[in-house]
Amino acid sequence: MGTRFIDKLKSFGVLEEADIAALVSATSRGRLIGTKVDLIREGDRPGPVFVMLEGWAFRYKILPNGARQIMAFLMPGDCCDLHVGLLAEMDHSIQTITQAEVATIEREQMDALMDMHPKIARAMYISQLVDEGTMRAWITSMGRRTSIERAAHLICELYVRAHNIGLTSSPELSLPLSQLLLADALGMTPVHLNRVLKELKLQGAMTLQRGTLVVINPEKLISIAGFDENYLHRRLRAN
Amino acid sequence: MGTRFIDKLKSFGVLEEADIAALVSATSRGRLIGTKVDLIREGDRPGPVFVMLEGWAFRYKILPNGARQIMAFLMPGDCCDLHVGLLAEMDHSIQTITQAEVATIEREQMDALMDMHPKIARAMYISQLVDEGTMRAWITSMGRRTSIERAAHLICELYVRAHNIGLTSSPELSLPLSQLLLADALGMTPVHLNRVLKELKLQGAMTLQRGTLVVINPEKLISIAGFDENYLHRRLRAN
DNA sequence: CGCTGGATTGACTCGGATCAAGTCGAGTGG
DNA sequence: CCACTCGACTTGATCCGAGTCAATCCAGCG
Repeated sequence: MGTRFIDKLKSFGVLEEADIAALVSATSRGRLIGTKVDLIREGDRPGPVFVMLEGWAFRYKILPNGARQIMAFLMPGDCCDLHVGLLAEMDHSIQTITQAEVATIEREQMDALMDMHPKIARAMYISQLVDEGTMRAWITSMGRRTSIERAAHLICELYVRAHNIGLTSSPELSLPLSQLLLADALGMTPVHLNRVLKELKLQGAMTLQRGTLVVINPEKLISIAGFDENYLHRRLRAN
Repeated sequence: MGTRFIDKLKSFGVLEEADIAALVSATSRGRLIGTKVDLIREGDRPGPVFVMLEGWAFRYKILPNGARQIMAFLMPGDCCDLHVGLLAEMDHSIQTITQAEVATIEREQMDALMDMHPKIARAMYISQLVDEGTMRAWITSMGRRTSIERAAHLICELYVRAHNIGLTSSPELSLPLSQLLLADALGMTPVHLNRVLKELKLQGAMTLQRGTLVVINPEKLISIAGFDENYLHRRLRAN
């Protein structure tokens, strides 16, 4: 049952009974959505906030020449921009990767939730800051890392995020991402990504086969990537 | 006098007298800061929110290998993340490019401002959404545009943003960005950026010399870039 | 006047794209 | 149970965009 969103928020700050009850009631009824369906498309008028209860999705844009760039992966517990409802139109699209269960929270409901539950608001703001930090990390990767470093970095990120929400506690992780998706996220061709993955396996860092990732040598993977998880902001602020 | 921040917020929604008065008092005393000084560094504990009243700055990260990646340019009127104060440490640094005048708003003051002035809060949220959209556009550029397209796209963005805040109303714009800075923002080497700028001039799209940009043929520049300004969200939502 | 930091140019190299064949595995239907 | 198909993954050969290295060039300025 989709309690991942609440668990994630709890990891950003203590929530009271009442907060949790409010969250439960706001996210209890999730819609079931199929594979590869757009939750919302670039140009659409934004509606409610989406919360991924189960399943994976990604944010993307299509360029005039048809190329696709993925800007973020959403996993269970992730939610989309808090205040999108203020915008006249979406500047990107969001599509499911797997079957998914997604809750929607209307703007008024969201506002009420945050007004009446400052601890929820706080946790949501931190979550948003993490998403922003993640985008900055992606820009850095795309601009200044080689393809193998970039791939290793993304794998590190996905593994750590998945680990943080309890998707895995072993070196193994079920990653429902095709090489095409990964390539479109990393700004390279599927052909080249394939070779990069081969190289990562050859170096004994990790393997990715038929949807399951195995981190064989974490230190190696981290050092190839130059990965520093500071941008995921797990350390909490004291005051 | 630094009214650019307020002007920018006004462009995101009507503000009342009282809102404006509150903003004026919050941002009236700006500190003067020299060239190339870090406002805050990666790893620092975040303090108040920075508001650029005058001058330019940029967000950046330094990789283990010493490479620098710039993730955003801040121009007059821009402000840094609303809720950074919630984080334990910064995941990137911010440095001035020119002499700058920057106001600082303490967290409590910020919270009070947003609580008591919903219209300010709303405008700030939209502003934040624009910043996020901009990061997504940068990721897209880095991943899927060639170097000349990417450079043209950045120039389009900077010109439009500057135009929006009234920094220029002619094809000319004073851009205090060295080729090194641009290269570090675009994820390429200064040498290659130089050649790209030469090519853009050759094609009659624009010139950039000694700190002044001249957009010679806007249509051409836009078409090279595949630029769509939707992500800057100037169209306001009706309700 | 000579220094200095950015900008410019040339020659060469190399990482990743492109193009073109395969191969593999999970269904599907005969 | 096996042939057929379809999508995803692999591999090889070749090409080109961008990086690297190394000289200048030039404007501003102490």
